[in-house]
Amino acid sequence: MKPMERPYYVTTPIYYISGSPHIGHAYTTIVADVLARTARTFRPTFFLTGTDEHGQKVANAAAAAGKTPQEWCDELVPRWKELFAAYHVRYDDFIRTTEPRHVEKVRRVFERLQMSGDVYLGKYEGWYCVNDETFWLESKLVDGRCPTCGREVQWISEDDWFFRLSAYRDRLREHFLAHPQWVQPRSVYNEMMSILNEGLDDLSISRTSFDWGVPIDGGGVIYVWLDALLNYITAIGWSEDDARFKTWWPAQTQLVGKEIARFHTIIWPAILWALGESAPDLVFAHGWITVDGQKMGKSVGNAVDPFALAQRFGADSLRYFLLREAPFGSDFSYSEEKIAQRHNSDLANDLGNLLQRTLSMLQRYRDGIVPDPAGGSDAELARRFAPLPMVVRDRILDLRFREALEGVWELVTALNRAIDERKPWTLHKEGRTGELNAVLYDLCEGLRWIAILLHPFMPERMSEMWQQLGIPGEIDEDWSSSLRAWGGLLPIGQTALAAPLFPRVELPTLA
RNA sequence: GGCUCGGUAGCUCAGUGGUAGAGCAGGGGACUCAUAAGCCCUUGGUCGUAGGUUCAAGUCCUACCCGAGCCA
Repeated sequence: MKPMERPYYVTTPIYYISGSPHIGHAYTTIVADVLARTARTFRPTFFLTGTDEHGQKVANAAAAAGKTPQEWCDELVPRWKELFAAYHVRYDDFIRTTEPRHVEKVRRVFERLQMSGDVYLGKYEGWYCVNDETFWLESKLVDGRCPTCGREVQWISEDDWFFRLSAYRDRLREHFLAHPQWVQPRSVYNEMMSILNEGLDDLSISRTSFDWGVPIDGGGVIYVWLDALLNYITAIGWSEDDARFKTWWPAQTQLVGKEIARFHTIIWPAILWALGESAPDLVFAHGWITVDGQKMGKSVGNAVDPFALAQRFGADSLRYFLLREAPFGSDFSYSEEKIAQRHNSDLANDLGNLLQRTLSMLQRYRDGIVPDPAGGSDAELARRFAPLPMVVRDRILDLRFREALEGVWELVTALNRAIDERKPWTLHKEGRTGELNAVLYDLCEGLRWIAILLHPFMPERMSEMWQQLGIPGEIDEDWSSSLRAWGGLLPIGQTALAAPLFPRVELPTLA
């Protein structure tokens, strides 16, 4: 098992609310939720998400809708919270960059950077993409447009504050070399390293052409990216509650999409160092959900409504799909057909049907009561899966979700096989009560393990399974007690046949 | 233009120089507790292309092709 010396702090990027959320936004948050739920099984855990609400793009969107930026944000934030609720995400805090607790600390950061000499006043001239809130060199533009989103860029010429990013280049390089695992996956690490090798320029961190942002004394607002990055420390009491801050920082895991890796692995640690704080242990840049090879996004017009999707397949089914389909980190292509296939083969056929056939036999042969194995439990099963909880936990915290799930599925398969090999219907017919009880007990015990192990992935469905197994209370999330040994399930639980856990869905017809 | 990552069975992917793998899909079989699910068996790959190093290359080197991405 991983050392558990420190509490676990995991973050998602805060989401830029220029429009409604899509499934891509849910993805990162679900991943963080699985990490947090797993970490909570053995140590104090804090899971932060939130919304990034400043910047010209938000101001423009609000203006276009005839609202003030604050009104616009206040109306949209509930959509994000509804999204996360719909996908059973249990965060510990949701920070909004417009909240006073954030704004006041961002101002404090700026003051400290001024005092330390890490910022200076200079003139910024260059191209700026409002959509991406990013500065571009003319040489990078494509036909005079933003190379990332293809929109028009605007020429900016103003007196801005600059952060001495260039001064941190050597320290960044040393940090990267000393901690080759701190940025993952490897491909992103390499790219960031090559940026560092090319050299860094100072970063403009203020804007004067609009006022929707954290104000700077003397005029202007703070660049939205600096504002946004700081949420990770403002939410946990930086400069305000030192004990609390030190409990959680540095974060073990900061999840980001690969498009914002540079902000999180170059600018972010430099800012932290300028403030005298440590860089996070790990920044993991995950891949994108693609449709027909294109990144899913609102601007591309291929975004999928996450609420409709949860309705159709079930939120937990989607959670499972997102974490099982591709190795975490790489892009993966989305299609309803793939979701349906995963759902049917893994969840409905393998797992759901295993539960159903178990409960059915229990009902038929034992009036639904979990029998006492009376020492006849399968020792080989117990021996083989004893290490499973630690294996699953390690793989999850290593962000190898797919491998973690494959590990659990070995147990699912073993139980299905056990039914076919030990043939409870024959045992019943021949009156071999002891053997029958032992098999039925093992099945229930195995299912209990599965419910606990899969709970971080599918919290709602596994709670339902827990109830169907007739186990009182909520799922025991302390794995060290609940999964200490095979045989933890108390006999006499009253089970009941219920609706299938994962009803099969129709495959979309292929054109 | 420079750089990074990927190109392995129909699909999604594992594969640390030493006889090509898994899951799903497809085909066959025995069973019946079950969501016609599960279980057993099985078809299927000149490992992007061309060279090279090596006793031995999916694995190392070079070039190229295709895809995705990065370059304040």
